[in-house]
Amino acid sequence: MSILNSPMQNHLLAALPAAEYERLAPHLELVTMPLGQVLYESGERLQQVYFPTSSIVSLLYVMEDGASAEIAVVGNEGILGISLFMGGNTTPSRAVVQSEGHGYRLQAQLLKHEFHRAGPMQRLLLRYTQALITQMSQTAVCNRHHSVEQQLCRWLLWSLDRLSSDELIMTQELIANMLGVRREGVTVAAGKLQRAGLINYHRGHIKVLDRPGLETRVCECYHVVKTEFDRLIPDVPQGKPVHSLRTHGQSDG
Amino acid sequence: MSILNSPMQNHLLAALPAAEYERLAPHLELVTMPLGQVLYESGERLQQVYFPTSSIVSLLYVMEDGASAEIAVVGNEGILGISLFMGGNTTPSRAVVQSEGHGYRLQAQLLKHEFHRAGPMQRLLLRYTQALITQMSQTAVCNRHHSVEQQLCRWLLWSLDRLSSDELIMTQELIANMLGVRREGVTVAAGKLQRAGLINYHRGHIKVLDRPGLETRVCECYHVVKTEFDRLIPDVPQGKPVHSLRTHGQSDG
DNA sequence: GATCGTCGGTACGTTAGCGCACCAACAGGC
DNA sequence: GCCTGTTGGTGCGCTAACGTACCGACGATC
Repeated sequence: MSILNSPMQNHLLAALPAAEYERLAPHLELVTMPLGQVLYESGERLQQVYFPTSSIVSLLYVMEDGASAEIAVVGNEGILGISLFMGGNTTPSRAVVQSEGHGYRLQAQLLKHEFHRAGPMQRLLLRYTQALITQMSQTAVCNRHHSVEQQLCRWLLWSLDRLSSDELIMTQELIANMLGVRREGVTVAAGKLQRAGLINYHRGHIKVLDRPGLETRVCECYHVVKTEFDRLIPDVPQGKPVHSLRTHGQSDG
Repeated sequence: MSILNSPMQNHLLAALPAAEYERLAPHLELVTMPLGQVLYESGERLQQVYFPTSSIVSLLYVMEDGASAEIAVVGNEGILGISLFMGGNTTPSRAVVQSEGHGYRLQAQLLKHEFHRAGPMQRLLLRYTQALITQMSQTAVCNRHHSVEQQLCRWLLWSLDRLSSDELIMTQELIANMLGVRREGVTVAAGKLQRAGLINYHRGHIKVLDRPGLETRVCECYHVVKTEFDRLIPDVPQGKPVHSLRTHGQSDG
């Protein structure tokens, strides 16, 4: 499934019109992103941006006492390094590879330049950023009001949506770090889901057996964010010489 | 204190170069914003944007069961309606006036047009949006890890930073809605602060007696966000011919 | 096969916050 | 004055999640 790598596996890149895509393509560098890799550290000035294809990256805030909390998740639907074009150049959060895979790297200056052409790429990046904002907001809401079990469901579904497989490679310890809860809390919640036949957990391998079942247990936060991503990010190329996909169209103002 | 109203009391407008400011000024409409007013509803397409001057507005998410949680706060440092230039036109959150006062309203089309000139206004709005993102992220972190008392301190300080007074008009019930906790929880936390001599609470009037004291009790979340706002948003006009308002400061921070 | 480190499961006391109920203090209107 | 609605203070039982501790199961390695 990842034998054939292409920048088009990233939805943002895939959504670019041909002219923009051709301009960037020569500069996109395929990189492998191993589990745990820190793409950038809190406060660090960005040199590159990343377009994940088969990997998933978490944005984490790490507190003074070492505790952490996930702020957002970025996979093949998005880009890492929005502070570059937003103008701040750094953020107080850390980006860590949560599910290993591949992605494409682009030099910061090139992205900035493309952004300032104020064309389709700018429009796309801003819409993506708005979707990301919704994800962050909803994370705040979920952290306030929902149980660990519901949050685990949400987290599993968000991850699943960004993978082509139904299996996650992820220890409970790591999930606990992402959610900002105890490892034991994850064990208990995952145990419930397992006994309910929704997932199968075994030493760092989670296999999702019943996705609809997860969706009935998850809180509204998952759906709110998913709906907003679907609304804001086109999942069909915007008129590029279509490879094999369906119709195109799908633009909006 | 609000006898003399001027768009310059809003930091974003104040930071605009003269040319941009002059272009917008004729279209800025002074409005009073009473407590509880809903500037826009979840999913509603925006017709105007607002630049608060003496008012404070909360972005809230309201859940299906009616419970709510504050996502971010916007005062004289910012603007309401970022989804307009981000491209989504709507958001899943609601904007409610949390502290009554004034602000300036601008027709959506005019802001959009100014944004697409890709000049100083665009740069300013994007930087502000990044600051807002930090606020949302940190809200998520705070909701996860910190006690009601710490969150109350953060909330008081965030509000205080956006007012020129040391007194807030705000019932415990409303604060509870913002923080997404029980009213009694706020009562207990506020009671502690009051017994410690930091604030004085009386039927919807909170007077802050010892701001430094609050700052020692607040969690790091407050400081992270404040630092990021200070970094990203200029609080000094960028070389505009200063009008006539007293000193051109008045804006305070 | 024995060893060791990683990963996950379980138990137990503690605590923060919830839901509920109730009441006191106060403000405003009559 | 009196009544009524609003606001804030308190108590109590309950639950979710925490911190801590411990242990078993598995995988890799020697």
